[in-house]
Amino acid sequence: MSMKSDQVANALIGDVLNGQYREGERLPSERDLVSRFDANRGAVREAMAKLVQLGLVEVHPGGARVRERELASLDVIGYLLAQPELPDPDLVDQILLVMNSMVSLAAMQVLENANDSTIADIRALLRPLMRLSTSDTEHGEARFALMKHIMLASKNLPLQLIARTLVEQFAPNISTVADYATPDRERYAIYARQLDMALTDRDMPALRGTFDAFIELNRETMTRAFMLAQGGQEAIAS
Amino acid sequence: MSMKSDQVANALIGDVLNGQYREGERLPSERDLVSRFDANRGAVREAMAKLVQLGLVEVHPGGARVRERELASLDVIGYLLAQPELPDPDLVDQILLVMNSMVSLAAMQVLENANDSTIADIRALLRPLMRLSTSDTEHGEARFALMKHIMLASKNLPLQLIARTLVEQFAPNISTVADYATPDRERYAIYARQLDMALTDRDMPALRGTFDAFIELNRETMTRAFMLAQGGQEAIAS
DNA sequence: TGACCAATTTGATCAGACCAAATTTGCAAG
DNA sequence: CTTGCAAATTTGGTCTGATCAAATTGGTCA
Repeated sequence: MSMKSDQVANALIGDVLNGQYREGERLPSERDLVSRFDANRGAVREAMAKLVQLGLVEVHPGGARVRERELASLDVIGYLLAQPELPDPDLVDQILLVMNSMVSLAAMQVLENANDSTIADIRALLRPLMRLSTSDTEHGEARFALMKHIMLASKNLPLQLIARTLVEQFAPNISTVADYATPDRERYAIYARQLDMALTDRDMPALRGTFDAFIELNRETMTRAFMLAQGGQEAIAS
Repeated sequence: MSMKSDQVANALIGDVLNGQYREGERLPSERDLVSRFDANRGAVREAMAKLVQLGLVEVHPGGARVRERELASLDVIGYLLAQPELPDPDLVDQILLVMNSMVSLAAMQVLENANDSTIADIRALLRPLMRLSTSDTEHGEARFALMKHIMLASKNLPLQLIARTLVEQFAPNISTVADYATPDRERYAIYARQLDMALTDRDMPALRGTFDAFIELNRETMTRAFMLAQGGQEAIAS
């Protein structure tokens, strides 16, 4: 059971994100919200403070108004994903693109000043992806572990914060999707081997090209899984 | 004059970020903070709620503890930048790298499905950068306008949120730095012309390569300005 | 109609209280 | 002296009710 202020906050966030209160429109007064949610004023104020921190509303003496969505914090992505039954496919694709971009940058930062043990670690993580016999879930975990390792090794704090935020807000919604992931093991194995060779040779251009192809394949896998999940969802609904 | 809860929050954020309270350590109780800051408990609670939302601390009945920095929200970057006299150069470079990565992605998304008017808009924004006679500030504004336009045109919400967060949190600290920016007009002009040609020809590979070179030049300009600003700062201090 | 002033609404802050969960303390048993 | 456990204390979560300054609203008067 979550805190009362969180319940109020989540309800208000949902209302704002669903367009119950349009941009520039005034929200009900704190005292009105008290009666609506049957909470005390402190809880309502803490909830409003959360909305403010998320950049969804601005509040000054006289009233609170809805801000334009583009001025929000990255953290609202999670609430946007959580809103409908299944997330907006466009938003999912946008997130996947951004995440790929982040991983690619992280990889370049890691590999530019990598020592032997760093290379060895990454090669070890590539090994499961070279085999064709891994199960779907094992394959997914191996991909995830590789990405995560590269992110952490990048030592780039803003990048890590962005990636973690997106992944964390993606994860709850992705559990439904994960079951539908059908990785193209053949292509993964080819890329993994190419990456392995490029790593031993320290061939930066080849690494860059192959890695970008690799994460693009990741995106394809995720997009396909998402579409399948959506189809399955609709089939259940009907 | 900001709100009391914000004053308390900022003080606590500073303490946590400066390592006054180490990771995993307990913060003073709300009632202690009340006496320390001479504020009402409600204000202290709203401040703590803000720290929680920033991912800096976690709080449950019994006490509040400092979380590891990697679990924070992207929004803490602003506070990290604001902490010392001049921001940490490594952090600045990391941010510039991430922003370049975002802009590059945005550009590709814009150009992949661009119509004639989109192309024309971007070409118009390139024109000031082709001239060698613009002042430093005008040149800076032209670069900024181009980047901003590409970001907005990308229609990628997560990307926009990340970019705006970083830019906004960068801006206050960058005002000092901006005066030291000495753009290499010749190189900018060359790249601008190459981009202009690639745009008219719709030559995607050329666009990608030239644009990446362009934003890398941006990063160089900013990095140099930052180093100069730091030198100037130290000269003043001594 | 339009400008100005008073009444009302609203957010900001404050004081004090109660509850349940977590922590700390203290005592008793081994 | 250590160990376990229960009582006492601390702490966060919630609630009530009140005051103040700024903003909004509504009516009045020119």
